[in-house]
Amino acid sequence: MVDLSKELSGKDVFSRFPTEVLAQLEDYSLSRRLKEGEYLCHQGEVWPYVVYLAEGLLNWSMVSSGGKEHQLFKVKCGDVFWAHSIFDDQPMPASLSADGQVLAFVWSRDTILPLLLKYPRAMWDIPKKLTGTMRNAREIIYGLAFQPVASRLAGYILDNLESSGQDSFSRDMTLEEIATVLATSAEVVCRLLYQFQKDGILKITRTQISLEDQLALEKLRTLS
Amino acid sequence: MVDLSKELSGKDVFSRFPTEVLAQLEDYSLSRRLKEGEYLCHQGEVWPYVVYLAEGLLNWSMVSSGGKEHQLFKVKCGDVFWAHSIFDDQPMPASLSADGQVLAFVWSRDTILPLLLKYPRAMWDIPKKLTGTMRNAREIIYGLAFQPVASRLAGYILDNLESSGQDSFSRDMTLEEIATVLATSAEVVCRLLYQFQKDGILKITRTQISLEDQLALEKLRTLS
DNA sequence: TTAGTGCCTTGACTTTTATTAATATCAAAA
DNA sequence: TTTTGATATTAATAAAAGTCAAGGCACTAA
Repeated sequence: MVDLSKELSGKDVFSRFPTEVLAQLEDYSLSRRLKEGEYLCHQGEVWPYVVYLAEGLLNWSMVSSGGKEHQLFKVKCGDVFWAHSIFDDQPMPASLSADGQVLAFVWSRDTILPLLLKYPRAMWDIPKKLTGTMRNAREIIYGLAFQPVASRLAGYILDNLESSGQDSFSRDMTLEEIATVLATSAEVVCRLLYQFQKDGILKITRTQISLEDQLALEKLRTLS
Repeated sequence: MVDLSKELSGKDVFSRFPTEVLAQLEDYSLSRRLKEGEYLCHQGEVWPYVVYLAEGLLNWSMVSSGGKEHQLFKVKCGDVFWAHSIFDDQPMPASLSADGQVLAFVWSRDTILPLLLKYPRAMWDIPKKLTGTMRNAREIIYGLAFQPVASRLAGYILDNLESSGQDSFSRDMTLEEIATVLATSAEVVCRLLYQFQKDGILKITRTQISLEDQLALEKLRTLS
């Protein structure tokens, strides 16, 4: 079982609450289990909750006006997510859906707001967290706007290699999914991967990617 | 002279402070006068302040890694701006510079934080405001990433016509500046303007733009 | 008036990316 | 083993936008 109050005690905002409040929050939490592809909240819905993700991953993805889906980032295991609606009662700009098996704990605004008002030091952590989110989002979306696809792909590969800790990793996403993250098409991703191979940067098979020339890849990420 | 505390009493966050606190804030404010092009803060600098803009406009613009400048939005007269650094002590992601004559009042975190801790209801407005900013920024940057230049230009023209309240407006920005906002080049802006004229959507001269077919322009803004 | 200086305009060309379509490969189910 | 469905690969083509370069226009200052 998850020791919720202990895990929360290490997170922004929650770490400012005294132990008894954390215990109380544990009692008031709603737990949600989701299967692959199920939604925690939908774009367009007013959804005033905070989430603590205890197991699995959540995809934060939006459907653009043109009807294409784009995944902006993933909420990782152990992350706290403050849904936009909790602050301004407006519709969510994107959806949260399960990537694999998910266990999430959520609290409504009615539960958390009185506590925040009582412990302003905790509340002060929220803008800090939001600012961090803004910085990340800006970085990501600016990348989409101003970096060529090749650079974005380079960044994506480097991030994956880093988190796998190895020189190679086996793709767990389809080209289509990668294309969704990079905001391009599967064909383009495919072409670029083989281009990278031709340039001696990577070795690829249908499902594996292994690094040959990290420096070149890092240059690609930033350059232009 | 500006009646600062009265103006503040109508703004998010500040409206939650009692009158005597607003008076106190007026006393503690630092006023800055800027001339065209002068900077209030620079990208990369840690700048933990809140700004109230009493006169003029501020450009929020950033220099990308490729060295190009891009203006994301303008802080308008009467707006309150919470600089990122005030929350997380990290460097500012963009610069604020004066567009025309500017009078701004600023408060440091040391001044404002104790008051926010004392009045948590005021503090609770901050995430709300930040969320609004995130929503706007997302909208703008997503536009850059996913809408063709023609759509962005259509939106830009419509916004300008709206705020001028007329069917035509005289450009006060050079093509180069418009290009900076739309993240493209002056040549492309020029070509598109004449394209719009050819399609019967606008009539243009060297410095004037007047609307001929609003519906078509609005269709262009959203379509694709 | 004349030269000078910023814009603005236009054409030619290149690069990047999207799109379409056809084919190949793999893995699981029958 | 064969079939089937999903995914990957490749090529050809088209569209969008960027870049470069040359010249034009309007205003200012001598």
